[in-house]
Amino acid sequence: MQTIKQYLNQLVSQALGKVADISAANANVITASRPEFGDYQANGIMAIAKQMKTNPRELAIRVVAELDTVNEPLVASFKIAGPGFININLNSKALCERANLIRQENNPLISTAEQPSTIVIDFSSPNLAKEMHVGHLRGTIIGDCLARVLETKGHRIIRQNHVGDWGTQFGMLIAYLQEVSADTEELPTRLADLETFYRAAKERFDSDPSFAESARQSVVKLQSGDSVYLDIWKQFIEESLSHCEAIYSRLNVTLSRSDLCAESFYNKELEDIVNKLDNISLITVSDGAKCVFLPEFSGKDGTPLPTIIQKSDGGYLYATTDLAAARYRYQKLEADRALYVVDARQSLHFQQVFAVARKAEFVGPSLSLEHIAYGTMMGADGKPFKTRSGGIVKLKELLDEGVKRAFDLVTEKNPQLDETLRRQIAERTGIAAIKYADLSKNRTSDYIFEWSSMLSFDGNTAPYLMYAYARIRSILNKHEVKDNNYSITLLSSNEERNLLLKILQLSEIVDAVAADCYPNQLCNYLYELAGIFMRFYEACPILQAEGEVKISRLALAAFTAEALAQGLDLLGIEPLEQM
RNA sequence: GCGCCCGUAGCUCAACCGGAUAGAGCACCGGCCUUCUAAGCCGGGGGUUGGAGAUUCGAGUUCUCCCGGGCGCGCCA
Repeated sequence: MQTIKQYLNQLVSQALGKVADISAANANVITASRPEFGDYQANGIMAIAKQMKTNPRELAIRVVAELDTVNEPLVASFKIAGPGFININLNSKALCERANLIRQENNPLISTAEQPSTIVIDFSSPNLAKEMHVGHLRGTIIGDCLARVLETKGHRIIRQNHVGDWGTQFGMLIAYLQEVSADTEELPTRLADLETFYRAAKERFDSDPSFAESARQSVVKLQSGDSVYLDIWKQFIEESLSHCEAIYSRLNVTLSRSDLCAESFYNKELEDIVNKLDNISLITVSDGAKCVFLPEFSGKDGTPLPTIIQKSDGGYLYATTDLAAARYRYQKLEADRALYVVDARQSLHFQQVFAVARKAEFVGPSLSLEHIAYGTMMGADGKPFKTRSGGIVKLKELLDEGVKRAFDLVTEKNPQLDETLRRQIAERTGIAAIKYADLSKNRTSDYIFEWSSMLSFDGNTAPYLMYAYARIRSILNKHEVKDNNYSITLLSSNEERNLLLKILQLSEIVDAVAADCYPNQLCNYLYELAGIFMRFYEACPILQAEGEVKISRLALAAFTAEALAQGLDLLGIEPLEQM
């Protein structure tokens, strides 16, 4: 089923195209910017009038005249306003019919794409040498949200967790592991606090030249495939992965073992990547390193910017790996889109990798390569984030703190609930609040890490949305009737009508997120939806109402719960029946 | 030096891709629980969208310059 916006845009665009005799006329229909303008508005008339060098109001009059020749049941009126806007009011009865069609005929609230495609999403991708910290939160949950959204749209989603499991630091860690304990049985204990382990190893590396030397030798042995070293490495990776999985599970993130595609997966491809680039004369050796110089990456003074593909000592770099990964997405995974949910600081790197990949035809034009960049985490002082001691905050610590605060709150609000239930509620709401605090911000801007805003439960937060859901469930549970038997038939108040229209717009927002990959749009929508529900809840008694009004309101409440649950699910947040 | 991103209310952020009177939350002030969960609802104050130009019916959004902040840029990932 088309969304209302799609439908109206098509309708008005066709009329506009007919009247203006322009084939690609876009009426640019959006939801009305103010309630007094109606439900939707067409903004495109003025742009076309300018193109035609004609009066926009006159053009609008002709478009509306054209629209009025069609008896369109969904639309109550088209009205011209201002310099040439067309304000659109919808027919309330038609809205009810549309809603009941979705509820009772098992049509999805979120429409699926006409053309399913294969989309690879690279996200989370922690470095397995260290423990996950708060900086990993964004990429992990934004990627997860996008995967859920695109999957719901009916696309084939291939999640790729491109974890860092290779390189010099693993030599250091293995050397340190051997030094402190020859017995690998102790590994889990040793690595219980991965971060501390890493720091200790780093300290040894920096302060003791002989240790640094043995670390370097470990790398060589590891890379040459020495079975003893490889074995330790594997155990190390395994242990570190189980740390990550514990976090994913708590965060309700849809990443599993089968989504793993570590850096080392591409090791055997790297030599070939360099050879292919060499064969087409893209490689220039500069100071002993193999580089690709592309004209689009030269500075204004003409000095070209290299993409280093192979170090002078023969080692490969992450550009090499990313080229192999891009080729894999195109050739093996046959993707139409490849999304890389990665920190914005790597945007130059991705521009270069994408350009080289295209130049070398590692990927064809059918694959869209997209860096889904997100902002850097800052401290409260606006400078790059560090704790007072100069360290980092572990992701686990943040989650624990969120759950603890949620437990205190639920205990204060609902002391009569038994403790097990309060613990469950706290786990859900605490973690949801943290995720939502991050997802609800525009991903491209840098963001401030603050305990207080991260762990807030008031206002525009996940608990607010979950609370709206719990209120509805509470009503529906009291009534004990199968929801879908009821129809939405009366929109006797503005609150009811606003709520219904908003629910029907979920699909429009999901389309926007699927196209542009901004989860905060979905958060904004859900916050507005919950807010409109709260107003409905205050203004319109449900269980106390009678007859058809009661039935219709119950159905509307059930429909709201459905929209909220689906929206929250796309954010990776599970609502509660009670809180 | 070159390049990318950002600057919106005291604080944290929106603003559907150039649209109509720039909106929320937090904080602050005032009202609403014998009626479906007060993690809520209603009301109030608070803005030269960093500054100056330009483009046009119309600019927070596009362009130029300036100021301020962040981040990248040859052998880490």
